[in-house]
Formats: sequence, C-alpha cells, structure tokens
Amino acid sequence: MTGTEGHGVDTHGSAPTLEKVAARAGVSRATVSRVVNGSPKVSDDIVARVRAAIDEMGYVPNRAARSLASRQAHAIALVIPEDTSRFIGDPFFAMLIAGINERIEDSHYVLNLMLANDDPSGKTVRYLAGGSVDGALVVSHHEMDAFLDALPGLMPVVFGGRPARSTSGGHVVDVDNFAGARTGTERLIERGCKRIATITGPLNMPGGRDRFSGWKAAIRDAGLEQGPIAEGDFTAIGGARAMRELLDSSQGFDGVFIASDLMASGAVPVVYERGLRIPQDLKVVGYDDSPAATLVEPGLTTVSQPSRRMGWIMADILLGLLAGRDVYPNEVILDTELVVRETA
Amino acid sequence: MTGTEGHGVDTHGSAPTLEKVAARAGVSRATVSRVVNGSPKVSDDIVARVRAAIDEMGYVPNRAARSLASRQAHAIALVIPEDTSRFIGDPFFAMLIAGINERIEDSHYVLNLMLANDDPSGKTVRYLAGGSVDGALVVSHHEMDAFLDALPGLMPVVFGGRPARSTSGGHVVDVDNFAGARTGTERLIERGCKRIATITGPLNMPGGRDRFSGWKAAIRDAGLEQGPIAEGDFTAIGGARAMRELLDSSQGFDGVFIASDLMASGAVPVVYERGLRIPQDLKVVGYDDSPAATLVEPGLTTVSQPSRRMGWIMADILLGLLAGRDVYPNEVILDTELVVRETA
DNA sequence: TTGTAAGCGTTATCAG
DNA sequence: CTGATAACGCTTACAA
Repeated sequence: MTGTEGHGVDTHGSAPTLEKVAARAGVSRATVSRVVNGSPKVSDDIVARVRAAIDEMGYVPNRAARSLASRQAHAIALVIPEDTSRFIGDPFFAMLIAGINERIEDSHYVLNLMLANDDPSGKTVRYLAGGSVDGALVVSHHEMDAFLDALPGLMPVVFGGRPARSTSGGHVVDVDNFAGARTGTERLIERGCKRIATITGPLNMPGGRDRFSGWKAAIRDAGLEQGPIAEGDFTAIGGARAMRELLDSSQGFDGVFIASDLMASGAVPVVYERGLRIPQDLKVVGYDDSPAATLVEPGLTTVSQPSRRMGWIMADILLGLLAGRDVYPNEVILDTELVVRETA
Repeated sequence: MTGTEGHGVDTHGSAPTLEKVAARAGVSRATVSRVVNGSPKVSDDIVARVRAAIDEMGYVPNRAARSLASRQAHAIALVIPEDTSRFIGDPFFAMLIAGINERIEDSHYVLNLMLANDDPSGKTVRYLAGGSVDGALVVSHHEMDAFLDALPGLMPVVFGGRPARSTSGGHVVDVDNFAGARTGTERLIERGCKRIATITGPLNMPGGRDRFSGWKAAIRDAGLEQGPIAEGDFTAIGGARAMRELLDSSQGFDGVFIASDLMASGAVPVVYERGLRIPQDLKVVGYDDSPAATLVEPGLTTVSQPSRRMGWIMADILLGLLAGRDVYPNEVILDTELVVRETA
C-alpha cells in the first residue's frame, strides 16, 4: 500500500496557495494575505469568507515565500559552542532549552539548534549570516569562542552567561553566582554551623570564582573564620576527591558549601564512609539544584539557578528586540533561590 | 563605531545577491547559481572567476529564495512530544540530540527543534505541513501522540523508538529493550544470584514491557524462579517506593534488575536504609547507563543504550531518504551493551 | 558550456 | 477597504 512513491522532493498534490484561496473566496490575493496576517482593515464579512476558504482548503502559508518577501526568517538560532559530551552531561542545557521553548512556543518563530564545538569551516557563522535567522541566542558555560565575535554585528544577539570575551554588543542574561553562594553559605550559618569549609569550582572560571567569593563574603559578614578549602572541578569524582582532602586536613568543620551538586553527589558518600552523619555531624549545601540534588541521600539543600527562566528571558529579550522593543536592561542578572532539603 | 544602528529588521547594507556576483564576475546569474551548486558543466576558468567574485563579496545564498525556487527547505525537524519536565529530567534526549547533530553537522541541513508537549492548536503539525522542513525525526519514550499520525503521509519521517500507535509509514530506529534486559539479568545470574527481583518501568509503555519480558526470559532460561516484582515509573522517587515494596514483600531476593538507572538511583539508598550491603547482600543492575549510574554509590552496573548512536542513525536515514536513497531496513534495531561497575 | 526567462508564493506599495 | 502589480533572490527548463 505504501512505499512506492518515495516523496523525496515534491509535496503531495501541491498545497493550496494564496492565489487559490483567493479564487475560492472570490477576492484578491492581497486581501487573503491581509486576512492571514491579521490586518485590521478588512471588512468583517470578507474576513469570514476568506477564513472559511482557508479552512476548507487547509491552506498553510509557505514559509520560504513569506521570508523572501518580508525579509524576515521568523527563526532564531540557539548556538551552543560546546562539545557534545559537555552538552550531554550538563542538565543546564536541557533546562535552558525548555525555557526557551516555552517562550517561543506561542510566538510564530521556530528554533534552529546549532551545537558548534568549534567552527573550523566557518559554517555556523556563514549560515547565520545568510539571513536564515533573525537573531541568535548564544550560551556556553565557558569562554565564548572567537568565531562568534562577529555575531552581534550581524543580528540581535542575547548571550546566556556573561561571555568571558568582550561582549561588544548584544544583551546578556546571567545568574548572580556571588549572591547565590552567599545565600547558600548563610543557610549553614543560620543552622548553627561555626566552621564552614568549601569545595570550590575551578577557579579559572567566572562561575567558580564568583561562588568562592560569595562563600568568603558570607563567612566574613558573620564574623566567622574560614574553614578548610579544596578546589574541585564540577565533577562528581572531583567532589569526592576534594571531600577526602577536606576531611584529611585535620581542620575540623561542621558545615560545607559545595559549589555544584554534581560535586556534592560525589562528596556526600565520602562523608558516610568516614562514619559521619548528615546533617547531624556535618551540614551540606550544594549549588545548581540539578537532578543530582534529589538523587543524593538525604536530599541535598542547594541553591537553585533559574536555568529555565534564564532561557525564557533570553528568548523574551530576543523576541522583543525583533519586534523593535528593547525594554530589558542590557544586562539582566537573575536571582538564585535557596532550595531547602535535608542536608542543611 | 558600533551600536547606534539598531538592526531591527534589515540587514547591513543589503547582502550581495546572485545578480551582483554575476555582474562582478561578468557572467549570468544562472552561471553563478551553477557554480554555487557545484554543477559539473561549467568551464574551469569561469568557475574560478565566479568563486573569486563570491569570496571577494562575501556572498552567501539566501535560504528563503533558494527554498522557494527549489521547493526544498533544507531543514529537518526534531519533534519531541514530551512535556518539558520530562525533557529536562531525561539525559536520553541530550544524547540523542548530540548524535543527530553530529550527523547533520556536515550536511547542509539545519535542525529545527520542536518540543511539543501536546498540540492543542495543531500548531506543530501545521508548521510541519507548511513545507518548512523536508523531513522529520520523531522521538518519545511513550506513545506517539495522535496529532503526529498524519506526518508520515506528508514527508519522510524517522521514529526513534517504536511508536506505540500504528507506524503507518516512516522508518523506525529502536533499541533492543528485550535483549538488553535479558543481558542485564543474566549478569545477575552469572554473579550467582538465585532469586532475582525486578523493578519494572511503566507496563503501558513498550520499553517498560519489553524490559520486563527480557527479565522474565533470562530467569526462565536459567531455570530459576521469579523473585518479587514491583512496577515503577522511571523516576527516582518511584524507584525508592518500589524498592520498599520489594523489601517489604517478605520474599527474599539476592539480586534485582531495575529497568532504569533513575529508578535505581532512588532504590539504592533504600537498600542501605534497611542495613543491606551492595553488592554483598544484594546485587543490582540498572538500565540506561545514564549519568545517574555513576552518581550512585557504589557505581551502578547497568545496560547501556546507544542513544547517541540512535540519533546519528536516525539522522543518517532521514538524510538518505531526502537524497533519494533508502538503504536502511524499515526497522533498525540497535544493540545494547552491558556496563559493569560495582553493584553486580 | 552559457544565457534567457519564467516561475516559486508572499508581501508591500500604490492607486482606486 | 480592496485590488493590481511590482519586487524578494534563486532555480531551472529551454534556447542559443
């Protein structure tokens, strides 16, 4: 029954066009176009007639033709300059995409996904420059790659996470890592911890550094002394190693702020190994509110980054820009939120 | 130097067109088009001249115009009919996307991402039907939604995971859930387990059912008796609940096959709660080889699904179809692989 | 091998 | 409020 056609190129029996709908409704092509685009100056009865024709014929506007004529692609690109393994391992991206999708869903824009580890051929930029998209969302945890420097000159761009390179145009949406870390550490203080250690992220990353500073600030402001410090690498294994380091340091501590849940998920079992109880003997606060936070037993108190909302806002800014509105400040900093579970 | 224009709609100084390149190279528009599209019947010197002009002017073909004329969108859609929370929680999607991206990267197609929880307005289908994409990749863990039934009639479609509804056309790439579950269970048997329990996935999902069958088959083939059975829901919480059920069932068991790592990550802590040791008292095998598998302590022995490769192959099939080739069988079944860690 | 010219389906600018 | 009529930038027979 099926299978012999091989609809490689052409559509089934050619979809209805504006022209045909116009003929059916007994009006001009232009009028149908107006109706389709919701122009206010069309008489009600004609609108009704055209609508009817459209429904009956199952008319769908042709994107390509529309783009060509209007010089708008009605598409935006999501550029993620990360290698795929990173993209896979970090739930941040999925949340971000979900947020972006939520905002874009009920616009008439579509999302082009471009995972571009590096750009040897310049394909990505060339594509973007080809007018196939009206704007771009660029996200990455680490430094923005050079090949994207030209982008803000070509079209509206919104960066997710402050780019390490000079922004040179484009809006930025970022999370307040400093404040988040401070809040997390303050939770430990409120719960009565007197000596608080930390497992930091890599200190050569903006996020890692800012969280470390937040920890220090909270401790200073509370008039406490810093507990032991170990540098981690945002991985579970690294977290375990760092926790061993901390426990071996012979400096006692009753609370620890760990700069990522993934690291915490590696660190917590180490604590048990040593026969300590959480939260009775040691209170723990993580960072990210990643799925790992609920996998840890007991549930990890952590600092939630609004990754999803970040995506939503990035899309909202870009869509606004494309509509000619520019209501957001050039740099939007999102607040984090403390998620209290059982470890602190 | 920059910043004052506000490129709301129009491009900078209008990008060069075929026409202009033609003028510059002293040939006709058609010839430039041929060169751009790599037609073999253009003399070498003209090719060179045109190429030079293209480079000098930085010409990039306009997608919309090209699509309009050639009736090909050079885009494919990735349709994920899941609600966003699911999309976020399940690393499967990220892996799949990575695989798809790898295949598509060096084609000249772009990927349109469509997360479509449900389709009340029919927006998704209407979009797809509008000729904006040449083909579609459809993935979901659960039953394909009705609103996608029409798709294979409109364009080439490749499903990821056997759709629960009638396939009615379209290729399918799936993982051998049955064999995977059997292999995982066999591992428990080899390790000396005599009475093996299972936490199943939802039994109204093909994947859940097939894994359950695989477990049963392995046990039957080994001449053992089935241990207790609890139905889970592919979530960590559900896994914990199911494990309690199992442990409360007063039926002893020394091994358990858990149909997803996420469930296992919830179930394992429950085992410790009851004072049992893994793997000494109870051996555990999970399924998915998701990141959760390495977060669990000790490392979870599990069955790896080639999600990434699945994405790659899906894209490869679709691209082939679009190029007029149809070399894959209608249904491609991928093998799973046992990943041995510490729990069994 | 190269050029000419007719679309592709919309939008947008004019008149009416 | 409605209708002609140009574009939009490219592909593709058909000629030359």
